[in-house]
Amino acid sequence: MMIESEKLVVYAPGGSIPAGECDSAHEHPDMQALRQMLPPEERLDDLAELYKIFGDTTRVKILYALLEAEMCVCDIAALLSMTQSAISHQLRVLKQTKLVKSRRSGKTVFYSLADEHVRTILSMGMEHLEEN
Amino acid sequence: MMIESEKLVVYAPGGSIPAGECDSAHEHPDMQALRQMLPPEERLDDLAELYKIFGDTTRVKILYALLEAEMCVCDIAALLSMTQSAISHQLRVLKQTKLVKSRRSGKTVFYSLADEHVRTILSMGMEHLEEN
DNA sequence: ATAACATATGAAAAAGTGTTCATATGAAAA
DNA sequence: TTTTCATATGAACACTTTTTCATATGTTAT
Repeated sequence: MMIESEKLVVYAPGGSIPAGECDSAHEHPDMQALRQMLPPEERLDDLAELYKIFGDTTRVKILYALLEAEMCVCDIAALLSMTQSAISHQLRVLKQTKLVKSRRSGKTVFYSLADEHVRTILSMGMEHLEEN
Repeated sequence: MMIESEKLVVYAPGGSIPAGECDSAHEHPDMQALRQMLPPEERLDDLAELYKIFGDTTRVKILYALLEAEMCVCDIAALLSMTQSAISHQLRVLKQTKLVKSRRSGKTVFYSLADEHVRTILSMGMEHLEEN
């Protein structure tokens, strides 16, 4: 039976992270090294948040429409056969995440893509789909 | 007052789509043309589904780990300090969507990226974050 | 001012997603 | 064969997200 002291591991000075591999017999990657190669957790969270925005049909449709032309809210709603309110809510999300921008002209508000990066990201995804 | 017949529109043969723009006074994009430029709805749904997969912290972390090395389930669980079950569930999602593949060696199952496309998609996202 | 209209927004309903827990499966070792 | 271990999976629960509905805001025309 294993005694308690055998479980102890001397950590790096400053108090660091346990090796954290499972105790299976096979070869494990160097966990310590691996942890250092990974981007910081917060960065990965941000990345997931970004993709989450693209991960909704309504938003993807809006973005694709805006690839072609600047449009007002009611035109987008008509195009997608959805309510003005639903579209407006999603446009707010897209604006908050800096994927679209808006300009007001009288009563109407026109939306357009904030930058060309959106096009690239959408294309990447489409390419992946086509190669499958 | 507008009479009923004025509302009628002659649609293309086969029964097609209403112009569907809002009745605001400003210029509208050519809705008919726009609809034809957009990818079919099903394709956009698939695209959103793909991004949805990347839109979760756990899955993004798993993918980033697998960029560096093939790993077994328990190592990933240890690396992310999550339960084996949670990781296994997510690996199933990633496998179903063809983003990772697995090979069995005795009791352990090793997971790795299905193709290099994953790397590209993740990089695109990261680039966008950095430029903001 | 008041009416008309495009858009925005809060709250609740409706739908969907991720983790946990308990347990099943599959493979090797005893 | 029985035990042990790594992984998989179904169901329940907690948590998010999206849409709807009612209504507010902001702008123009009357």
